[in-house]
Amino acid sequence: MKSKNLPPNGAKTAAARNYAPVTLDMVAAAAGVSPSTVSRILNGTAVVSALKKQAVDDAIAQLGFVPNPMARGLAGGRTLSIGVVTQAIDSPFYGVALSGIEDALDPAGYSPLFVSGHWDAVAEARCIEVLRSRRVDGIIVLTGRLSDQALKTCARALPVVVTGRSLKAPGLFALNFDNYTGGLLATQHLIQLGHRRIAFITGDPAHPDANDRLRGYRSALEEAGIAFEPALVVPGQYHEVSGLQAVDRLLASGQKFTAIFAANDQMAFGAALGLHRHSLRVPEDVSLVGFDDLPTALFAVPPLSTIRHPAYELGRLAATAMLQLIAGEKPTVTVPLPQLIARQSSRRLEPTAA
Amino acid sequence: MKSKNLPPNGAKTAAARNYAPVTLDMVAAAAGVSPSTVSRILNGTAVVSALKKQAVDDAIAQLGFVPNPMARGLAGGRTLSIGVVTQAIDSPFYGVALSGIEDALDPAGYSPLFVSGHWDAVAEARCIEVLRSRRVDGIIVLTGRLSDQALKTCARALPVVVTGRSLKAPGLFALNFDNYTGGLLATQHLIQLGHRRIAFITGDPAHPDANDRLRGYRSALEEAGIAFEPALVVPGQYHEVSGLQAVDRLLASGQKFTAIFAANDQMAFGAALGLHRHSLRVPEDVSLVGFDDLPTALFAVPPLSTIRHPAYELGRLAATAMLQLIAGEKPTVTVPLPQLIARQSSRRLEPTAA
DNA sequence: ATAATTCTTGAAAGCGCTTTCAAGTTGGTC
DNA sequence: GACCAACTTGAAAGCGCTTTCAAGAATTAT
Repeated sequence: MKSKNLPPNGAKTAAARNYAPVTLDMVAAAAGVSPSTVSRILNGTAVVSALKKQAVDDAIAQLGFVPNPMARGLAGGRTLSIGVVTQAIDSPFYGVALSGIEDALDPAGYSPLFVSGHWDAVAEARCIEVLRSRRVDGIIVLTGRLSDQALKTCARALPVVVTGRSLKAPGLFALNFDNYTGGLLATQHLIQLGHRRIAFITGDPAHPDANDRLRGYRSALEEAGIAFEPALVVPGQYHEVSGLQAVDRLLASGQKFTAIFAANDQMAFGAALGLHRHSLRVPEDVSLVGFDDLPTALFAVPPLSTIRHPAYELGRLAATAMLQLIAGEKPTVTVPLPQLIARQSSRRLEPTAA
Repeated sequence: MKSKNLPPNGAKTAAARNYAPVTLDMVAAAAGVSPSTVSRILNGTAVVSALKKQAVDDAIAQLGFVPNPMARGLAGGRTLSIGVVTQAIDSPFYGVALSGIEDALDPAGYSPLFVSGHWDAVAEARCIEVLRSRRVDGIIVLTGRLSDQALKTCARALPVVVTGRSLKAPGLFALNFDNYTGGLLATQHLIQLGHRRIAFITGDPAHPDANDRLRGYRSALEEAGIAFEPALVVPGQYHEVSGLQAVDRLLASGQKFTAIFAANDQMAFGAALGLHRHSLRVPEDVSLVGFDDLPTALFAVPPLSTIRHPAYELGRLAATAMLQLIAGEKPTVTVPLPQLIARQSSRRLEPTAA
């Protein structure tokens, strides 16, 4: 697949549009040139005299011609659509990423085709099959449960961009966020505020990022000379209910803690509710830190301290990398670093409250 | 467009798949029949002897043949894809609806093509143009700002399903939720709890549903013999910040109120934060009711009382209606009724607190 | 048994575009 | 002024599938 100029799809006139019948051949006839010439102008695949180009452009504008992507796909092998495997299109985190993908793809004339894998490797494989059967020009996989091997195999057939992993393979570009540092920052933040007994609600252990965040948590403790206490680590699955349950479990265990770090915001919200139910106030009784900085974190009561995980930006970058891959270039994008966003859900530990 | 059996896309074997080269012609050759026959079996467009059908099915399974949708679209005019105009793919409300659409379309072999209009009529028109240029078989418009006229015009060319409006036109099906009753229920709920001074944060007045909710609010007041107080109605735009600002404005105005009804959950969340900032507790000082029942309403602190607006279901229904429209049938779906979900953000007014 | 119907099936013509191939131009060079 | 290189352009062959058309096979009627 070689790099080509994209068709000048951006230029749209307000001319009365009548999609049904106007074809490239009609444009050719109207402009007094051959269909080949029109195609060449459309795709920029060859030099055409300025005179004819003008005539064709005029004809296109006048007839309101819009190339048929089907025919294009059939003939040229390109579909100008990119498959995006997400886990749940309605996920607060991934939804934002999809938005970034859409925005980055649009100006290039590409359209995303979203499919949901529902956190299921089998479903994901099926998604990829669907996308390939639709002949997408490339596939972006947002995290997901698919094996690295499956992705590499897929990448042999068409460009693949994957987030949330670090792997290298031909035709494959991985975009990994530094979850370890994120976990580290969140925990350091709490430690700096004087907390020593910091509970951690893990993410779904099936996700590598969940484990990285846990590692960050442990490193921060170690760094500060605080002994790691396994009883303060409770399992979660990245959704609200599990955060709620984690708090119940934590409280039931009788372990003392003055702060909770949840491996994502959704669980932090659940945890906040759990604490509320037990009449524990955030941050007066317990400080709470999440991870992701969902749009809603800002409007939680109280606003949630969290680690900024720029989903929108990640989506944009993934799409940009895909475009570069398709163009035959080596992706040059770099992932933004995690960043602590301190809001009101965390605060300095009162000496008395210990 | 006549009704046809859909191809048996659901049946997928685990045979090693190699998309690139296997075509219908190869299947025909392998089965010892003509391409026409294979096509007929694929589409169920004609009776074929059981013997040949068997041979073809076997060949398909063995070769792992997947029809090329491009070629299909080109030749047959159908693309098996449905355009969906949403406002923001990352919206907490519409995201869920998209999920419903996806789930309803999938078993029928159709794929959704999502585009975001960003609450802008011009952008929406552009979206529709993009979708039509991609030759989708139908368009689902989730609310949106497009004029009814534009939709009707569009419906002349291909099936259209639109939510959040009531209009009738050939090839057009509208799916409207009863926002009026929703507003009524929410307000009645607060009145039943003893509240008399109930503030209302409106939605974006550009949306008909926002006005319907307001009408419901007014009706409930009237019904209860409570005078409508314009000063208690503050404008919002359906997003969190506007809810927050509305509370600020309300408080600044010096108006007394014991409850707030926000025209959607997102503004209710913003309002909750606003109240919190002013050290007003929900529900002890102010009762709060939202609208939509977003997934996160359940995990707000405190969990938000709201009106259930079944977005997922609406998405499913819209997609189902579209499928029926495409099949040439008259859509039979009916929209679920609004329902009050009382949680902890609203409570009986203490006589003393008045 | 033959004629009249009804079915099943294959050949072939596209759907609208891209792309190779070769012909026709233009310009430059010796 | 003849010859070759470099360009521009058009004709034509698909891409993989659907669908009409008509021929051949099977069935029924006479």
